[in-house]
Amino acid sequence: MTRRVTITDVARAAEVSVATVSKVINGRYGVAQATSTRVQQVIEELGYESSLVARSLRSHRTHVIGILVAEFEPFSTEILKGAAAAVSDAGYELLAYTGASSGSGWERRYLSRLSGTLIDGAVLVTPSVVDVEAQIPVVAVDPHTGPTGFPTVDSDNLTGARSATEHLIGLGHRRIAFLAGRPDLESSRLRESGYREALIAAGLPVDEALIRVADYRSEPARGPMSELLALPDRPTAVFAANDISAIAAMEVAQAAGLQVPEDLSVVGFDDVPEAAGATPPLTTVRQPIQRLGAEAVTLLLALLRGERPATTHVRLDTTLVRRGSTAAR
Amino acid sequence: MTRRVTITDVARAAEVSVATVSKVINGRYGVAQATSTRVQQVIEELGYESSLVARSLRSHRTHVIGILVAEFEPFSTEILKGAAAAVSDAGYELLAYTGASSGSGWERRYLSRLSGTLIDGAVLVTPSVVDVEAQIPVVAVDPHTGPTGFPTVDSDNLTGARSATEHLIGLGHRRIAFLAGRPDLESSRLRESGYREALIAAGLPVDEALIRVADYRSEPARGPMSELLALPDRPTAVFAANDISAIAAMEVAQAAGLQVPEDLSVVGFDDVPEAAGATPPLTTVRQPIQRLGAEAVTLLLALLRGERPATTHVRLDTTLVRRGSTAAR
DNA sequence: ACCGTTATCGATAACGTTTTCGCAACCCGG
DNA sequence: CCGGGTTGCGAAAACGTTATCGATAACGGT
Repeated sequence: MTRRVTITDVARAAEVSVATVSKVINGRYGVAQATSTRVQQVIEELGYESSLVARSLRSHRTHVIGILVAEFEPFSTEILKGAAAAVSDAGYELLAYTGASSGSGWERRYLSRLSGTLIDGAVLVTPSVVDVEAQIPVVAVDPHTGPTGFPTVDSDNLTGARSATEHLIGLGHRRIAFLAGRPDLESSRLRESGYREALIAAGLPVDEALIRVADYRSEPARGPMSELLALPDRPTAVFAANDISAIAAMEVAQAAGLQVPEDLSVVGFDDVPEAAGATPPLTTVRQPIQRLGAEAVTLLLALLRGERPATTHVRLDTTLVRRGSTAAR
Repeated sequence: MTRRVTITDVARAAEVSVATVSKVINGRYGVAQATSTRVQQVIEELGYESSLVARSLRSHRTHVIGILVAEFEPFSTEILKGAAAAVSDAGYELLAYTGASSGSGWERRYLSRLSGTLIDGAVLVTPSVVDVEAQIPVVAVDPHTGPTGFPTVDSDNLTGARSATEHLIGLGHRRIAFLAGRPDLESSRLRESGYREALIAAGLPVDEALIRVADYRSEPARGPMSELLALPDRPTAVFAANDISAIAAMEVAQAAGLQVPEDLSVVGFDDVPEAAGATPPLTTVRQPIQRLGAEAVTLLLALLRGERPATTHVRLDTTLVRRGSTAAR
């Protein structure tokens, strides 16, 4: 645990000023060839690496882009993979950040904490309405954009949800429950709309008792799911607003002695890697999550280059992938 | 894109000095109740959030722990999930960092870049030999620790690999290929040893022609796999040193018109979420990756609290999970 | 009325960088 | 030799915080 070696140490050892060392590091004009190589050598010897923190405090450019997430779960980590792939050859580095206790409004908090700077631009992955003003370019993935509006990347939640519901209807199901995300999340609302639209289009009644909030998370989904199963006229199928709650739903059903899909069909949304591995493998609406992340950084990089990108809103298509968790009634 | 609001703005607006504002923010002793609430209020109004960068430059404590990875791929993102879970109620935030072009030696580079500070401690996820000295507490997951030695967390690669190979042998396979990781990675070496040991224990010859380097990655695995299939006496089973190359191996085999597992059995290592979703679902050695991440931060948190933890090396057990990619000869 | 505490606050020096700008020293043509 | 343009370098001011420490005010006891 020796002291960190700073630019001052290098300067001293090379018998030049810190200013000169800085110039060498950043390849600036105005330092003699000889001096430069000498400094380089000292840097090498001392194993010096400039402090990201100090550097960014001063210069406000870091060549790091930040991905701000509420939480590391399957969805956001998929985004990360996509983002990483897209950023790889652009000369930027990637920093993913999440706070411990991320109550609402974390978007603004994180952005202000990091954009002082530390990051030159940010990808905000949030399913909620975001209306914050930032000092750096920001691209949001998934959100409903508020009035101020960043560029956004999302997928077609409405049609995706419709197709999931139609799939269930096509299988002969009539009582189809919906496990919603939180009502303040735009994606959740859209998925619910898709669900309702499909029901109505098929001339089926929408029974409000079959619609429950599951919050997109595993634990909070269990209660509502149990209630659904306890209903006198219980549903024969459930469409969950995301894979995590769909998987939880299957677990609850199985724990209650039901067979999936024989006694109950389940379909999810997202197609996270976990979905295919669930038992039974989950039928779900695939959104190309990694591409979501990739498109977001592509957009962001364009912004960082100072371009005004042609399109400020990328929407990706979803596809239904049929696996083992759904069956005809 | 308005200017960032700094502590000075708050001070001005509240008609106090920046010092006082700082004290209020950090809840330090020595500021009157009245002043404190007034400052709080201004902070609220202005939407001020202190800059992580400036704060850490000065105070050298940030309550952020960093996870440094070479790349965001399925394995490291699983670690992330586990780490996130473990850190959640400790009052720390999490920052995952990866550089773009991470040649060898990235461990030292990243550590010095970030530990200036920005992070109070780091989890290094690297499968390679690491021998760097750090200014902050560091826990390594997976590595072979060099002489200086941090605390480490890993899983029992040797026995895991043995059991995978024994599984194949038990199925009647005799010509079993091994798709290795890079030879400089300790985990890869251990897995290879396990493979050899199992073969020898069963009285089977080890044919060096059946051992190829696949580098733990998808693309680099394809070539060696093709070569294996082109062998005059081609193997009837392959044990890949990780899931990613195992999945790539299945794809190559299928593209070559082979059926898995009928014509070729494949077993992987890791059990990333993608493994269960592959076609066919991959038989693999599960290491509890999320727990690896969780144990690492637990250890790190203890270190940060100044404790000398009892055990400096945590080793987790692996288990073979049988799925569809292996069958009797 | 005086002194010693205690409470409250603010100037100011760091932290490790980058950047601006001025100052030398040098070069070259006249 | 002399003036004007380069070139190479360093001093010093930022960046937004926190920590130290001294100053001031208020107060209680005698």
